[in-house]
Amino acid sequence: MARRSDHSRAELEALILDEGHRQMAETGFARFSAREVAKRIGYSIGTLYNVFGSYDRLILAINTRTFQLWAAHLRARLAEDGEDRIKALVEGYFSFARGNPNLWMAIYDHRLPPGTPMPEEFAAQRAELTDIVIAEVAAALPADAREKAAGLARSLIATVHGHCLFALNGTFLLMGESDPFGAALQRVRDSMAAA
Amino acid sequence: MARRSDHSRAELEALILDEGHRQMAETGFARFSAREVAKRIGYSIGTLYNVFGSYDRLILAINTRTFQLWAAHLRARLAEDGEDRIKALVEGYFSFARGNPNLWMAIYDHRLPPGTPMPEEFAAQRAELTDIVIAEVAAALPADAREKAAGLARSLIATVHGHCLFALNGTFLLMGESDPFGAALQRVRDSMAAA
DNA sequence: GCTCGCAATTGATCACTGTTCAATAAAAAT
DNA sequence: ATTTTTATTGAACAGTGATCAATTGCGAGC
Repeated sequence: MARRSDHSRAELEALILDEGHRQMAETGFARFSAREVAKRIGYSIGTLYNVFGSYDRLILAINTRTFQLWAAHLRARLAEDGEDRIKALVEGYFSFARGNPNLWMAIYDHRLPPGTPMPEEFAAQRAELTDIVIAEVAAALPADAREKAAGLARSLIATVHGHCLFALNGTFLLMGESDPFGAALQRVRDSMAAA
Repeated sequence: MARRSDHSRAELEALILDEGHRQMAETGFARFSAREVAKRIGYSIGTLYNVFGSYDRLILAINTRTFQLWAAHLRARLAEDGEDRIKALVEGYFSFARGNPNLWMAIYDHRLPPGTPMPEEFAAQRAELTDIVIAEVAAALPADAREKAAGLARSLIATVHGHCLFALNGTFLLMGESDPFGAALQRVRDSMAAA
């Protein structure tokens, strides 16, 4: 199929990641197939396993890429709208998930085998996104409440996440909720005001 | 394997559901196997498909049972503690999920094929749980804010859900959050006070 | 009591999945 | 030109959900 010198190791890894990410975006986690990825880039399954070691590591790599795109999306939203930065964050959370539902859900659909710790690379990626929010929450809080920022930010992420998830998975539709974003933003405002 | 008269149709359905529910609790959605359920109750896969029609319908039936147990759990919590009913609700949400992580996550791990509407039976079950919360939120709100109860309740469910999910899937651990329940309850208090 | 028809039950079969690893092909080193 | 090292392969394995012709067993009618 593929010549040995067609791609270096790094190029091959990028090739698989590109196609895997594309396929995750198209089909979603439940229908994702490592075999199909291999087929589409013209390599065998064996090569894919040589490069990534296991299915879990491939998914982890794909989700890490999604996290990077998500963080960039949030930063772009923050940069383009200097006015209400908290609103920009909530809006960025929603718009990325809505624009990339399969990729976004794959982050939470995939779970490592029990006992397996999250590799450092991925953990760092998550921390980065959390830190963006912590910094903004701290800046928006009155000076005497700054020490609460980290804990509050984590809690607000969970709050927005719950709304975003219900918006994408159909729960809010079933409940008759028509403005998930508005509701999430209002909850965030409630708690920022209380702090 | 199994004699025809061993079980009536209704008994057989209950038998499959019992074993399926048990297995979902033990192994979780990702490792759940319809074949294994059939094997354990001494029937063939074919029979299981004759009774439930498809994998999706079996999972739906299992998840519906989980929803019933969950609603009962919430009602029990409300009944045993008359003091702070909102806290009892949040506590009931968390303790059911923590006590039955695989069953609880299966509700959200399973997604119907795109375009397939949720069968009425399951939709009604969800609505029941939502209605419990709406009633309690309405009762805890000042009389002049009652009309906001339904929308606020939906939003608070999403809020608590986000915290509960992050507690179970390890996100909060990664973030360094040690008291997800306390954080969820605080967010609910913030928004109840603001309403 | 026997037979026959109908409905419940079966499990081989299909097309797929992730995973492994001896065999092979190709490049590098000698 | 030959050997060594390395990348690549794909058949094989154990599993999955799904299907459906063939079988089995029950009960009604004779």
